[in-house]
Amino acid sequence: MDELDTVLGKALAILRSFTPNDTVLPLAELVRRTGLPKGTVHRVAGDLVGHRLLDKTATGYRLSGGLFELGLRASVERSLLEVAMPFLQDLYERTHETVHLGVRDGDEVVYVAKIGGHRQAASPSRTGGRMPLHCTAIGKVLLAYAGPELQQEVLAGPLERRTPHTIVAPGRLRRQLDGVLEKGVAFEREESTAGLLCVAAPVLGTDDTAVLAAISVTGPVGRFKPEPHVDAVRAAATGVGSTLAWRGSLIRPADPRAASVAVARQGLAQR
Amino acid sequence: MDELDTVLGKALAILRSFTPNDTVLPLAELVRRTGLPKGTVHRVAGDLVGHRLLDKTATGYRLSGGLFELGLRASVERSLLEVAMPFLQDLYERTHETVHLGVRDGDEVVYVAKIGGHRQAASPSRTGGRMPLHCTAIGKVLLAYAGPELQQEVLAGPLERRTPHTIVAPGRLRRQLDGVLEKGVAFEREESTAGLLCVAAPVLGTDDTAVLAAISVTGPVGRFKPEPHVDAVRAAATGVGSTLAWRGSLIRPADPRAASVAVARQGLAQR
DNA sequence: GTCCCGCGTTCCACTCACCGGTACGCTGTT
DNA sequence: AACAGCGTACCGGTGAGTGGAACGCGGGAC
Repeated sequence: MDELDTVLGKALAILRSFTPNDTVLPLAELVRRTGLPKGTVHRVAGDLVGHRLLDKTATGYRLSGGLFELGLRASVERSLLEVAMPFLQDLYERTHETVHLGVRDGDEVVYVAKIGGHRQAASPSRTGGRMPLHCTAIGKVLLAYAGPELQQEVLAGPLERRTPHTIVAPGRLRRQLDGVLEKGVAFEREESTAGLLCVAAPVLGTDDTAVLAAISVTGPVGRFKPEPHVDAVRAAATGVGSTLAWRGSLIRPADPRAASVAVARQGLAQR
Repeated sequence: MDELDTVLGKALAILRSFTPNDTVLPLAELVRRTGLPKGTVHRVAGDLVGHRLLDKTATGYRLSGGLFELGLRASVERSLLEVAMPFLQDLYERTHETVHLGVRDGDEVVYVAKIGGHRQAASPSRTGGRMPLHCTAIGKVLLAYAGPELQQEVLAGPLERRTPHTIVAPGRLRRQLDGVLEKGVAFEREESTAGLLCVAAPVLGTDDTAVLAAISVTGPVGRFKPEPHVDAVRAAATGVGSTLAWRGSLIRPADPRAASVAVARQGLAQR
């Protein structure tokens, strides 16, 4: 649980009450989710409206455009996004299937971008949304390259079954991860969502072996075969990686535990 | 200035110290920009790190991925983005020039999406960034459809000169705005940035005449002519508009008392 | 019609979270 | 060596923030 005995903690508890599926939440619902007293929520939410983080509608509160704007200033995902966009674009144009860009946060994938046309397969992923590592192509790439300690943690923890095809046997997952490192791509066959196939490749930094992100192409069973797109996905991913390196902007994904270290040299470059 | 005598105000002052161009800001810089005492900034920034809104690096603080994620939950721009993306995609594929999606906030444009390939013209716009209304194609569309009272406000206020071609004469701008309403498109010829041309069309709600957003195509003088793309831009914009309307009326509540969905649409209109 | 429940709002006296001046240690520069 | 600017740590006073209680309202049950 978060610290609810500080103003900031309460404010964030309220903001984080909104899941990606919520649009408008009434005051009472916020009270329920946060566990805070009614009066408090009323006041703090009012303050948040004043600060342009919430909008007040006839039926409740919703996260406002001010928050959207602020979020897009986050330097890491922003620069990643800006550099990657042309490559994602190319990839989409070559495949005409849904293209994802994702980074790792803890033991989940966070989707930084999702682009697709009118015919895109119905996938549960959303920009800014999350998925487990073990059952998505992007997740498996990020996990494979993340290093052994995280792998062990994930392999040890229970592997949630999402579909009949989800890999829940640690041994089998481990073998797949080895294969991913070897080939530089990961596949997913209806492991997170029935009817969806996926290929993903890692965006690697040059100086170290850390994965910065991963790129994938997703399509529906039937018309879509992952294998033919391996080269395209890999090309896009390495393209992003080398462009990032070339720009000199060293990106370090936010990691709750091992945060804060590596970014040292970048500071002066921007100025 | 914001209210700096409340915790929340201070926290937001710190977060908003980051402009779209900043990546990492040292503590001292935050102190300078916010005008808050050093000790206070240190403490509040520390709290923000604890709440995953800031990352602490070797050289200072930066906005974290948690904030990015939170911002993408903002319902209005999120649903706009999701609905619009396929249309923007089409538009890009037809033109192979930079495509923008923008909404109005006060007297400025906020860019919700920007997609482009490797050849994109160097434009100052960024996703989540802002621009004045009077000197961009998107801005002129939004202003033209925004209603007379806002127009007067903008026409009265000083029209900042950005380039030699910026329209700073209120009369001339007003005439252009009338033309925009008449034709349903706006042009920009090096008015915000030297060397850039632009066409934009409005995304209109069906039930009322409110503008929800605007879409544009941008290219460099020389290879790019705005006129041939008028139809494509207009088609994309109306496509987004009617999809929004259609979705708004068709989405049915998943749970019994979810009146919230009905309001999502109204919410969009409100902006 | 009446009752009643749940919602959003307002009020107010207590108190603890927040405040910010002060001081310290460090690192480069003059 | 003296200095200037930075990040960090401490700590007593106090007012911003607290949350329980009470109110008005609308709508569903009966």
